Amino acid sequence: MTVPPGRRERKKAATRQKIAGTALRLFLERGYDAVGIRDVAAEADVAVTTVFSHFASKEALVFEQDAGFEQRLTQAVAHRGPHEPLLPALRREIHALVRHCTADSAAPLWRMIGESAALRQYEESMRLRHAQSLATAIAAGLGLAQPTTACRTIARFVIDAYSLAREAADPQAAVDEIFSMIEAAWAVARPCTESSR
Amino acid sequence: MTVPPGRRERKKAATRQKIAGTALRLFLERGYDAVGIRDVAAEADVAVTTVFSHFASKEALVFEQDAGFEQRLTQAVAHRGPHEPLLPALRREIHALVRHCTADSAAPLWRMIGESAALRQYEESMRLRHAQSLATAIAAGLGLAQPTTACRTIARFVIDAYSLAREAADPQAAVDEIFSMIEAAWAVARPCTESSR
DNA sequence: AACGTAACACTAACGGTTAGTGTTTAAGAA
DNA sequence: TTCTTAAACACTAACCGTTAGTGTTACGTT
Repeated sequence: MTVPPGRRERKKAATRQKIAGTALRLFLERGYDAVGIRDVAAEADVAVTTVFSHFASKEALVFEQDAGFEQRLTQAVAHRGPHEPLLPALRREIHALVRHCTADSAAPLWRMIGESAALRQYEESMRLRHAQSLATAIAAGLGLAQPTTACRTIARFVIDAYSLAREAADPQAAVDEIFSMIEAAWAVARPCTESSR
Repeated sequence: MTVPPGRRERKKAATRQKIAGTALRLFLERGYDAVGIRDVAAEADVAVTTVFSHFASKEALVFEQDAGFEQRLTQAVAHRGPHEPLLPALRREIHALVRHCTADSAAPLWRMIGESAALRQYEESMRLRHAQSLATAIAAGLGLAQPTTACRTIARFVIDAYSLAREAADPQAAVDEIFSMIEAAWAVARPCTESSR
């Protein structure tokens, strides 16, 4: 990522990029369901098996960059200021993520995702994985080895905020509204004392 | 459902029941992924296309009876006492549902579901649909034609409670813990006045 | 220069799902 | 009763995502 380490890895990254780019272009041109894996492979001039050696599934071609989503959330928890409370940090991050995917430039992509049942379902289970990672990160921030039910619950609620805000009329306002609810829930849940430990 | 209306519909229901029963038995015997639709069809002595005319997908064979889940939740909201508050009614229903599916007799089924990625993913998106129905029911109970963001949020949280409690060490206690968090969130969300309108 | 390995290609298949095309059977009209 | 119609069911054949098996190149390393 920082320095090109070798021709081999550069070629691999180039192939991956070519496949993802071709796929996204075809999907947006003709519709996700109307484009087959064999079409993508032919257009990118690779074999079908090569597509699946770079991407675990057809849906993964669309959510290629969303590996960063999980990282941004867990790092928002782990790398926050030493005395900054948990939820404002998460609220800021969710705000940014919602703004990012409700931007005009992202509109065609998200319209396509909303129109395909397979893509919606894939995104949902992606979010669940994110919620689990976030729960672990929250627990770690509280000095816990295993996430408690309260940690898991708050993590789910935060991920819900992202999903719900995106489909609201005013996404930014919705983030604030939902987070005020999460704040109240969190205040009830935690014992309020052992936040350092 | 109340009275058998005709031979034709009885036969149809019998075929459906035979397919679902056969499928569930084979799945539990040999494992979900090890049993193909063609196996189910052969064992139930019907054609493959007949299976798909009764069930939308292979996964739907497993969640056959969970059409009642959605109904139980929305009716818990709609048919509650005239002055009974919303969340205690939902809490009671979630308690019952969690108890139902953590019973010993249901253990093999839910172990199978947990072991198959396809089934877990299917259940997740089923729950999302339930959350949408619940949001509509909650809004209707408040005299709203369209669910607000707060309604949708509470509905999601309630569904989350069901999912999270099931995987907790003490499911019944987890329901209570999560619902105390939801109560706090709901208290913040609603304007507190126009509950009749 | 030779070797080991990772990326890639090709074929063939598997399993879920659907389209197309009948065939039976029961419900309701004549 | 008989006729009509529509629904349930069967069968074939295919489509599509995905994977296993088996090479073949081309890079990094020694």
